[in-house]
Amino acid sequence: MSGRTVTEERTCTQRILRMDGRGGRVGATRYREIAESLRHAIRTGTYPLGSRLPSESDLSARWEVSRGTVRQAVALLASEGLIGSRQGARRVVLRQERRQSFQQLNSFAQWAQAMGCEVASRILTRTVRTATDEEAGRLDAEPGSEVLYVLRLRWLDGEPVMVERTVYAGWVAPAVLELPEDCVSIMDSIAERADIVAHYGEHLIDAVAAGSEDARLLRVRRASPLLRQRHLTYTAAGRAIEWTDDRYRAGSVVFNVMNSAGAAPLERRAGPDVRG
Amino acid sequence: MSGRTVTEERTCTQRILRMDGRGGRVGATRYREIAESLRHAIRTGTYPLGSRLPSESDLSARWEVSRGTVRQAVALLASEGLIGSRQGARRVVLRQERRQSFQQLNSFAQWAQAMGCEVASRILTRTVRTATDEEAGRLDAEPGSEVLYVLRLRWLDGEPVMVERTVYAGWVAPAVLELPEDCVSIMDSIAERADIVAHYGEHLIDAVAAGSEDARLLRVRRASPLLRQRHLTYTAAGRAIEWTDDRYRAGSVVFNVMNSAGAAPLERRAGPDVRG
DNA sequence: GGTGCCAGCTTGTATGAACAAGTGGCCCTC
DNA sequence: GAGGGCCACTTGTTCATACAAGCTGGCACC
Repeated sequence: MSGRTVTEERTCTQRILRMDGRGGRVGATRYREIAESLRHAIRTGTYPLGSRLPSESDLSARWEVSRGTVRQAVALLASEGLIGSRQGARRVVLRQERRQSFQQLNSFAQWAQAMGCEVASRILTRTVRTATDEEAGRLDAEPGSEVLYVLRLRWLDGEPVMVERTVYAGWVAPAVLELPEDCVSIMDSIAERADIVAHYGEHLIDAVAAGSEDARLLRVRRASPLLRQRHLTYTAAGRAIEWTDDRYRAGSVVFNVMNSAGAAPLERRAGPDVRG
Repeated sequence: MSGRTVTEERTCTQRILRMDGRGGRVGATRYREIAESLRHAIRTGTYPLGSRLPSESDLSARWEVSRGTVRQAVALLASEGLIGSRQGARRVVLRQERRQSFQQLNSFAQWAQAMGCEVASRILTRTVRTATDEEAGRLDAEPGSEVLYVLRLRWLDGEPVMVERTVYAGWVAPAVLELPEDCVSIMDSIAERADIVAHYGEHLIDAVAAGSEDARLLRVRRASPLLRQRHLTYTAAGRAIEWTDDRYRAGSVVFNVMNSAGAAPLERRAGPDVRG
């Protein structure tokens, strides 16, 4: 709750955004209401897997909205991978479960809590240093500018499952430095305290062999397989917040992507071993 | 071919559509044209990274289309992760490169060729057998029905980089069985010959240790890390085509996903070691 | 000179209309 | 009975309009 009048509206929006991450509702518009209702109907089996949704005209009559609004609602569900559509044929139910929100994907803690797991975190190292060239490039910062490096270990139900090595941009560092060592969700905390909210993310996923530090922390053998997720997080204005290297113990986490001929969010890239 | 004067202009648009359809590209509609033009402008630096796109009214004036059509175009770019948007502020360029198409993601061969790599494939095993319970579940088939199991090895620039174990649904098997051992792209071939076209996909990505067969084929040590991509492919009608387990040698391939608070296509799931 | 506020710009939501194009089932024919 | 053609239904594309909501920069006031 900021005291400044200017940013009051903004603060309000951010509050709603944060609520969304927690599992609450975002601003209720007509098409979102319809989407939520359809989501519920799909999840509870009113429209079973593989069945066909009512036509757009049916839905627009039932909800007393225009066809355009119905189309926005179903487009939302399609983007979530719940339904598929092709011209001429009624829409088909492809999945029943709702996909995780952006916030849940960006926040390990939120994801774990939503699953009902007991989650713990500990910051092992926290140092301010000059950025390497790669880090500066990723964070879109001046070469040689200062960044905050954080090494963190994460547990699920008492088991160490993930090592996190994050480089925070200089302008974020003060907010992160004042957090306690066992802070469960850094992203949540800096959103609340400093109004630094993640809005976009880019993820690079591959497999690596555990280094000696990884092995010691995760209690696995050296060179055993780890799933690596490097990600870059941006604010709504497109400013880079952090560049992270997360390594999961094999078997603990699976990433899931759904795509279609219409929308292909996943991309395969050549690694260092293959020259493009 | 309508003779009505009223619809003349629109008919013209549609004619363009059909011509482009024959040309190999998917339907060129007005909003797709605009999107492609913007994509090009972004890629070539007319709108540099971080810069702001012209407003919707600018674009609609420039292209002589309604604002709704412009919105469809920019929505397409946003879904590709190229641009971000927030209410009240102009759209921002987030990336310059174009994302791979769905076809390229589903077809290893298409992807490799687009990268300019020399790609080779060899089918090592091809057997018809009854589906396991898991396979039947994934393919949405009767338990105990027949499926086609294919083991394939893939090379990039002469190096073995991927082992592929695919289970094709019974109705697809005949089309796959008649293909040669060194067929480069099975999906392309069955699309052409039997009109079996992939339209949706679901991907599960994690890391595993190389088994002895994996190790022998990929020429790596046993238990060395591999990036595993399991995916399920569907037709436009939602019928399952195949269920695949691809294992890439570490370092050869990286998966990339971009998401935002608006669209979160990527999802993290608990693996077998964590109970949800 | 700095802070606060507002006006104008820009994106988001919603309506209603029209035509194009693909799907699927019915019916008729051979 | 099999095949083809026709037609009603459904989704895709496009237009024009209106108002709501959020952002930005400049102006006025202190």
